[in-house]
Amino acid sequence: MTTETDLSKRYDSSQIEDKSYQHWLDRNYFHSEPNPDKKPYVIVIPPPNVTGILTLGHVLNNTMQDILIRWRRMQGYEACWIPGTDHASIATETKVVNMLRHDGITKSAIGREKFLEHAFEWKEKYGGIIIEQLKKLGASCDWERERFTMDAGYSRAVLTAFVELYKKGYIYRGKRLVNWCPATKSAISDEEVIYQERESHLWYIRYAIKDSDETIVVATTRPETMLGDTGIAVNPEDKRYKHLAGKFAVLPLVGREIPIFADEYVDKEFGTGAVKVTPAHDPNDFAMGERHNLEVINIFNEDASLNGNVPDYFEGMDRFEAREAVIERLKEARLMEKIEDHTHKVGYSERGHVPIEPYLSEQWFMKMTDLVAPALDVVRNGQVKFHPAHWTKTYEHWMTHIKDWCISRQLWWGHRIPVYTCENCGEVMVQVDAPEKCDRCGGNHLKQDEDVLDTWASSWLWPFAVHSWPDEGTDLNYYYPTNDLVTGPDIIFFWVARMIIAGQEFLGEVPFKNVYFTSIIRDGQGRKMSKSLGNSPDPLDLIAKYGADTLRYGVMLMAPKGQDILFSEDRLEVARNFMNKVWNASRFVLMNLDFKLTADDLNPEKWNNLELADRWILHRMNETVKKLNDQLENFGFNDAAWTLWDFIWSQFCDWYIEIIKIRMYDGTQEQKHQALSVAIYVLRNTMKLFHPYAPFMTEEIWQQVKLDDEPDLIVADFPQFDARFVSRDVDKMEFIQQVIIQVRTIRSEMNVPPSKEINIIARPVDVAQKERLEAVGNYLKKLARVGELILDANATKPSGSATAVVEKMELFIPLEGLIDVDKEVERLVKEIASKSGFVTSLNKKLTNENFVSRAPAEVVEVERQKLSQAEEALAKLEESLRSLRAE
RNA sequence: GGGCGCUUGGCUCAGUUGGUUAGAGCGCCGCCCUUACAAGGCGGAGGUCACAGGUUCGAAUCCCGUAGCGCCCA
Repeated sequence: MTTETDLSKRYDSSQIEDKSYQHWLDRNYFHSEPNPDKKPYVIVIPPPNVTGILTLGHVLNNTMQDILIRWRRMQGYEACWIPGTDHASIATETKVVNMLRHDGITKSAIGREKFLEHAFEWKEKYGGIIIEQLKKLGASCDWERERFTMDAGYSRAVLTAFVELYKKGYIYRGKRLVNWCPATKSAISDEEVIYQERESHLWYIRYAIKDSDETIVVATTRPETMLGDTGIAVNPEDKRYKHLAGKFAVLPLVGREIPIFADEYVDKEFGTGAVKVTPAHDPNDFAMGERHNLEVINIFNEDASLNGNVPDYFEGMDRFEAREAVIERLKEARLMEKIEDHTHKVGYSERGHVPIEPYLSEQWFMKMTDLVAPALDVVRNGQVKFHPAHWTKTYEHWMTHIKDWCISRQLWWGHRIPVYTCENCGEVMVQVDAPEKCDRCGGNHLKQDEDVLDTWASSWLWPFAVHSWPDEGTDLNYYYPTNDLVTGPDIIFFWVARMIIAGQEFLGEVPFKNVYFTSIIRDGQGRKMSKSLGNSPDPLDLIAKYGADTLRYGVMLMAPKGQDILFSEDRLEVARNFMNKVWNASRFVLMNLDFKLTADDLNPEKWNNLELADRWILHRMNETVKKLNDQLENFGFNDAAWTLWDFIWSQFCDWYIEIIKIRMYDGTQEQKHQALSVAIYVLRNTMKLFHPYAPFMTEEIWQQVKLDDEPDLIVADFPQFDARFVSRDVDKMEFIQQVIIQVRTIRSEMNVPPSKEINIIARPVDVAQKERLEAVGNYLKKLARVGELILDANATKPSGSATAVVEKMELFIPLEGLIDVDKEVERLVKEIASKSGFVTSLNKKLTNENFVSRAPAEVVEVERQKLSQAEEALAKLEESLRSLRAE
């Protein structure tokens, strides 16, 4: 008899998800408070840009974090996942500038304060959409702890860090060549430069030598910068040019006399072996300029148009326009020797999307060499572990080649640098709160530095600035250091390394113990996802179509460790099918549940009617519990996803549920009750195990299988390995499974229709085997559609039978009239061929003196057993074949 | 130029410290609408583990080299 259930035939996520999420919120399950009786488990979210919207990358990353946090929460930790957003200076400022442009407003027209008003207004209105989207995904963040990197408290932490480092002498101001983004008119850090291969040219330009008829040809990828040349360099070993060192060349189009000198840096093989030197616009040239005291002539304005330091003709031109003009003029003057095709890497501004310009300007820098040392140690000695571990090398390489960090940005949206200069006496004051008057002269004309800090100079404090730091506090003490960080390897330098540095510097403690680096998510053909390709599906559409659980589990199924993920909707359907399978398995159990579940039903101590399949499934479940916990400990999200798949689908559904149908339909009330108790027990644990991956569906099912006084699944106990369930009977179950599979194979290959029952004659080799099969003969009957099962050690093979051998036991399937003898012969021949191949390989091994004497005894013994069994099976199959041919 | 990673059936990937005539999912072929699920069930075919050496009783697994692909840094 089936009973009423609330479960529909197909799993429909739309009915469930928002309801469950709201329920969890209402019960405040996501919120954490320091609890001295519990161990904290803490994750800080990599704060997405406040301007951002959810991408599949976020889905990947945040699903992993949610899996960890839900798993640990169920394990009894005081789990706290701290969410928030990042103000993202350049990205946000660009958006706001564009928005204002639509209204005909420019930054400069309204000034700093007004602009910031607009920016905050924009942030309040549109910022943080991604936070709402994360809720759709099921993220169980502690939303009460949501932080924004420009919150008052957070800002205070950022400025405090600046002041501390300044006072220790780590921060200085300097006029240096920086990576300049002409689009945003700001400096950017080395890490924000993206190198891209471009097909361009190598231009060969002829320069005259002063007081001589000789000329020298230089090769360059940037002809327009010749207007700022202040020297020509050759390699000291280069015989072609040795005599020219010390002479002067005359700069074409400009007329400036510039020295020719020798420097090791020059590559004799590249171009002509002579290079033009433009110290103001190339880092290598800048270095050479310092070595040889060259003049530094900046020829660009902030927007990379040409300034007054070039001949009038070029002034005001854009740099690309200037390139064409310079080439044109050089050609006219017959000084363009030749033009070759040349492919090279060009640095682009990550945000401005234009080629960066090495540009001389006054900026704030952070000295890194000393700060890095402790941060390098903690990774080397394992206080911070990277997963996969190979990222450690990338980290070490960067940390040991680190350069000073340019932390100032010529922007308004961000943390304004807390440096104040007295306009009377020039005194410089660096402090968190704006000084009212000059410390030295008492004057009140103070001017704050115009620049803001690089965004990463705020987010590097994230793991502790989300709390009260720099003040002490219960939260800070309890929740710091965090446990695990899940992030992309693309920000290992930007963020991960710097957080470790900051943790060491400001708290003397690591910010997290483990860092799991996710993979890059690509489309089904392995292409990077991009807006222009249109190959990046909107996760919210996917959630609407498949449900958040499917998306979460699907992405985990396709996320191999350390390799790129190829995402496609086809592959999501695989997960969707699995969800449906789980749903229907639960439905089956619930449909048959015709009694009110009690605690006794779920108490293994009270079970006294277990049969083989029950012991087997409990054993398998127990193994799964152990395996899954181990895999999650090691960040094996993909492995664990497949572990769940294998247990639920291949063990529980394919075997256990099929077997208990015997008791459901033909058993006594007591047998049925027992089978259902075990089934529910396993189902309940399965829901627990699967909950971190598929929180919504599992909670929904849980509500129907939990006892009245039990908590919701999200806070239920996560299963642990239970020694009571270890069973030595597992091999007995495997034996019957083998028999069933053999019979099914024969049925299928002999074209016996699934509806037709067949009879089986088995010849057990001993009493134990006979009893084993006898005990579960009904499994065979049910799962292989067997009518009569005859167990007789002395049975003879009826004519017209198909044969199989399982663990030396012969099985005869009389198919008189049905059997196609030729087909069975063919089948046996194939079976014999493969079996004898196996025997041969085992023989080869065991007749090898070296193997027998050198391999461990137990390995040899296992091989011997395999051989004896295989040989016997082979003999029986051969005998069958002979008799079949004789018929 | 330096560093890191990858190469296993048509496709996407597993394969822990070397010990199975190499596993999974998708796809493919055959049979089946069997009262949880056709988004399903049962069965099957399909791989000399990129190539060439070496270590070993034994290599997809360890070492050296080659080729191809990808990423990062200069």
